[in-house]
Amino acid sequence: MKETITQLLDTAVATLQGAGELPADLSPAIKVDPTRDKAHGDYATNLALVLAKPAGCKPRDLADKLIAALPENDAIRRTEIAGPGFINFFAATDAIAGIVSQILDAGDTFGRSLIGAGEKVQVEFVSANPTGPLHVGHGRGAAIGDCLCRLLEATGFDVTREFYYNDAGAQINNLMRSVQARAQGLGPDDEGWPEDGYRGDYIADVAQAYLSGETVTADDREVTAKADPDDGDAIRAFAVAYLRREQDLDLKAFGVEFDVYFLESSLYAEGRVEETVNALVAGGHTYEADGALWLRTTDFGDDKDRVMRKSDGDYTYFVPDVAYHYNKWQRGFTTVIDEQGADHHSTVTRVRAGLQALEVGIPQGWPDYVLHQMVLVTRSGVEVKLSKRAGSYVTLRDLIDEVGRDATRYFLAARRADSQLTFDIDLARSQTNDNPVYYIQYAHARVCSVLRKAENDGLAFDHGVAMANLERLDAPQEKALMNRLARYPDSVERAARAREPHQIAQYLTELASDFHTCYNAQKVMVDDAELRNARLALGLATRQVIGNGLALLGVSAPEEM
RNA sequence: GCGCCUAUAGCUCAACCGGAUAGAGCAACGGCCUUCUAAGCCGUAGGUUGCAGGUUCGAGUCCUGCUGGGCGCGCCA
Repeated sequence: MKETITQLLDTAVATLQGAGELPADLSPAIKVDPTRDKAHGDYATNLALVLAKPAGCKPRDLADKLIAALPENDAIRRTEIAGPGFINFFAATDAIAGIVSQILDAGDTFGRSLIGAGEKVQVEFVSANPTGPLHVGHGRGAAIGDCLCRLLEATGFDVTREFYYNDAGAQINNLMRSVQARAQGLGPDDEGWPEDGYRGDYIADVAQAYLSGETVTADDREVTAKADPDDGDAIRAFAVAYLRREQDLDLKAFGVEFDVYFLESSLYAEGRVEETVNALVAGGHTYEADGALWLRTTDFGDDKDRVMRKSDGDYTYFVPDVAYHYNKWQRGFTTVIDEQGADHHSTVTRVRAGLQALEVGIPQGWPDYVLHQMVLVTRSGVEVKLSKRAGSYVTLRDLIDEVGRDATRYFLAARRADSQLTFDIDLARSQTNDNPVYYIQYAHARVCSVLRKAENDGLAFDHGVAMANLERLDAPQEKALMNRLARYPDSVERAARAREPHQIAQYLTELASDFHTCYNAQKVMVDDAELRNARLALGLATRQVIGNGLALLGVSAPEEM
């Protein structure tokens, strides 16, 4: 429908150009939008407003000429000029209803597109170090990152989900010492407890499992405990595997799985850190000062230069970061998206600067970032601190157990990443029935219920009858619903381009609202078989689109509630 | 002090590359179940889109300044 109108306008512009009414060298991007207000018809364009200046005439006069030049088309019932010069299009009912058969034909593929053209895209998200259970912030990253991946897959990209973590640095040594202390029977407040040790109870669980010789299997590794409390290397390997397994279980329970687990240690083992340092030095962007090696990141927009190699000889985290991203580039990912908490936003400039300093042809502004703002967790009106070291933070597991997977995912993915999020646990638990996700799921379950009833009444859906009578769907609520359904592919594309999964949640809420309105206004199971089948078709189409959309969010579409 | 993000209804949030009368949910008020699931619908009320300028046919959206909030500013990650 939208394409039809765009085409008609395109023809009209060409006609006016031929007649000398419009400059011939003009090739305007014709924008046709669904209207927000039914009084404005089904679609509208601002074309006359945009072209008024180059055409040298008043917008409304130009709109007149454009309409006069529009080719005849059965899909358009009538047009009108409104406001400053908008052209409103009122579509014929059967033209609107055509979307129903399109959806039923396309099924699960409705809304999918090929704009990604198979391009390799990597999305790195969560990337929590294996020093403790995942917290709510990781949950938000997991929800946004995974939904983003689903969106990119739906728009034709070849997506790799990647999880990067440090399995060998100072933090891991701290983890090892903490587990060792627990294995020796020490508590966080006892003498001999390591400074800045991880105080959480889970450390005791790790120690216990280690001492009992347990074997743990994470997605990317399997380790059997040596049970020797003096073997630091064995403890370290076991603790990492144990916590990785715990994170994997939480992520699975959240509906998130990764294709690649990338270890920071591998960058050292494979000489990639050395290689990166050498390349940076060779590039001439480094210098030595105060016994350290610096990178002149200020050449690339950073506000101060950064130390690469400390005076003690160790590299700062920033070097493996650059090496890692260089490796992503070498693996052929033309588009890389890093989803991470905004508290790490300073790495953005730094990593990009490091990549530019390599001078290996990586574009400026590569990679892309999606940064989510902090999640504030409250319980009983009191903020719960997110510090791992304090050991008292709300885990993703807590939320899944208390709130449920669907609601947690929806809650964390339904808002713009840019906005801060207060996750009130009491509210999330007590308001379970008020959560918008149930509003959407309920619409899905309601359609299913009607279809079941049709089946039970021996009045099963007849596709042929339905398709022959789609023009019977002419109630205003039905038209609104169909127009909404028609917008779904655009919504998916727009959300994918903007990297904003929350737009899908928004769309689904509006779609569910249109459906509920329709459901209350028009009874489906009427005696008139032609009308009934047409309405059943509309129900099927609605169910399909809600299901497709919820799948993008990783939220289930229940058949009954 | 500098950098990034942010400010929209009482609360939580939307608003499609700048479009027409800024929309939902919760909370409030009034209606709707002998009819397909009332986890729903319909209606009422609720706004100087933080403030002040600017850009233009048109600004919540873009630009500048200011104010409030979050995050970051280490030879930590």
